[in-house]
Amino acid sequence: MADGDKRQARRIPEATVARLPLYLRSLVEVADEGMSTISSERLAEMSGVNAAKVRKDLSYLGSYGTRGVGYDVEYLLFQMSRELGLTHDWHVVIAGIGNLGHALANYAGFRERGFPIAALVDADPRVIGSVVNGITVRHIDELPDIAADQQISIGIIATPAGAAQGVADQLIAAGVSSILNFAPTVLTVPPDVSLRKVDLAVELQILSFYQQRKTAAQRVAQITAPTGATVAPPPPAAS
Amino acid sequence: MADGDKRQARRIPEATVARLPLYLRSLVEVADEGMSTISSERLAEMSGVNAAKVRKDLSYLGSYGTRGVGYDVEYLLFQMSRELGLTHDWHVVIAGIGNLGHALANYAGFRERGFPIAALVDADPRVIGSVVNGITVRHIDELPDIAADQQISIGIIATPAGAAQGVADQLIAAGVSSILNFAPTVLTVPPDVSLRKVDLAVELQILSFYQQRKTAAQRVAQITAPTGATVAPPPPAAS
DNA sequence: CGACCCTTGTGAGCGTGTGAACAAGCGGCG
DNA sequence: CGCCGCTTGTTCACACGCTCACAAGGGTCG
Repeated sequence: MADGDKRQARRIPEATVARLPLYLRSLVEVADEGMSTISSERLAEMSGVNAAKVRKDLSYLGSYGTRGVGYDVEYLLFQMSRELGLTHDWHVVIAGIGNLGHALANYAGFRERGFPIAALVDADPRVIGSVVNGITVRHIDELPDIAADQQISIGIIATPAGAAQGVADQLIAAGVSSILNFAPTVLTVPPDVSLRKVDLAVELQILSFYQQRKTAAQRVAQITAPTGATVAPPPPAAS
Repeated sequence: MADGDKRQARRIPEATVARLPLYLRSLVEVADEGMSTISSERLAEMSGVNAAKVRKDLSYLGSYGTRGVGYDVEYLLFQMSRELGLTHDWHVVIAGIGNLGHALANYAGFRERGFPIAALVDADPRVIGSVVNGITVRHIDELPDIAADQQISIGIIATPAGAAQGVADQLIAAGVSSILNFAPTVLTVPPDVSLRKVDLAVELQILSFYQQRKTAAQRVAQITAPTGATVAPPPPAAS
C-alpha cells in the first residue's frame, strides 16, 4: 500500500500520451540541428500544438525544464524515451500479408523508430513461405512458437475484416497484449489488452463529411448572395 | 434569414462525426442480414460504443427512430449517407507512390466505399509512367490539369516526411481542400482545408507507452508479492 | 550583489464529451 | 379502446481536456 510509487503513479492523461510521440519527433529534429535547449513555444510550433499545452504535458513527466531558459533537449529526449518505453526495441508481428501488410513489412520507419518487424504471418498457403523484406511468412497457427522464440510485444492486424477477430484472439492467446488494427471492424479484447485502430475508409468518410458541409455552404452563399431568389437548391452535379 | 436551414444548421460535435462512419458500417452489415429495424443497444454493441451515446449521436441527425421499436435501418442508412456526403463518389488523388502509396492505390476498399482513386502522382521520374491498379502515375506538377479534368476532392499524402509540406501546398493550390496525411510530419494548411493524419509510428509508440506501464506494473507486483520485502523500487536505470 | 528579463509550472474558468437515469411516446395485446 | 411493455430522445451531473493568465524562480548583466 504505502509504496513509494510517486514517480510512476503520475497518471498521464490519454490525450497527453497521444501527443508525446509528436514532441519526441520534434525533439529528435531539434537535436539533429544541434540545439541544446528549446522553449515550450518553439516546441509547440514544431509539433503543431499550443504552448501552454506543451508545458502542461511535459509537466506530467516531471519538472525537467529550467525557467528563463527552456528544456534541455538531450535530457528531455531521454526522459521522454524512457516514459514511452523506447529505451529498448519492441518486436512486432504483422498478421495478414496482403497489399497493406506487404507495405507495412517494407516500411523502414518501423525499425528506425525502434519497432523491428520480427515475424510475418498469414493464413493463406499461397503466401506462406514467401519472403518479404528478408522475412519469411509463416502460418498463423505457428504464432505460439514464434512468440516464444522472439519476444513479440505488439501485433499488427492487416487482414480482411472477416478474419480480424480470429487473428486477434490468436495473437492474444500467444501472449501479445498490444494490438494495432487496420481491419475495418470492431474488435473485442480483454481489458488488459491495449487496442488501437486505424481505419482508412473511416478517415476518408470524416473528411467527406466536412467537405460536404463546405460545398453545401458554398452553394447556399452562391444562391443567396447574387439574386436573393427563392431558395431551391439545385442538385449538386450542376458544375 | 428565414431560410429553411433547420436541417443543416444543427452543429454536430466532432466526436460524433468520428463515430458516424462506425454506425454506418454496422448499419450496412445489418441491412445485408435483412434486418429492417435495429435498436440503439444492438447498434451500440456492434459499433463498440455505449447505447446512450448512440442515441445521442443519432439525435443530432434528427429524430429518425421510433420509440418502442428502434431505428428503420434503410431510412437511417439513407439519412446518414446523406449527412456524411456519401450520396455520390468523391475522387481521390494519391501523392507519393512508394510502398505505402502503392498499397493504398491497390486497396479495393476505397472504391467500394465511394472513394474511387482518380489519379496517382509522384515526383520521382523512375515511378512516373508506371501503371498501378490500372492507373498511370503522372508527375505531381500536372496536378492543376488533373484536378481540372477530374473533380478531385480529397488528396492522400504518402510521401516521405521531407516532401509532405510541399506536396500539400501543391494539392491545395490545385483546389484540393481535404487532405489525409500519412507522412510523419506536421503540416500547416489554411483554415478552410480539412486535414487528418495517420501516423503509424506514433500509433506504435502510444501502444509502447501502455505496454511499458503494464510490464512495469508486473515487475512491481512480482517484487512486492512474494516476499513483502522493503519496497525500494529499483530505479529503472540507476540514474 | 541586486535588479531585470525570460520561461516554466500551475491554478482557475470554460467548453466539450460521457454516462446514467427517466419521461415521452409508439405498437401490440387483451 | 385502454393498458402495458419497450425503446427513444433528452436532461442532468460529472469528468476530462483546453486555454488563459500569472506567480515562481533561474540566469544574466550592470
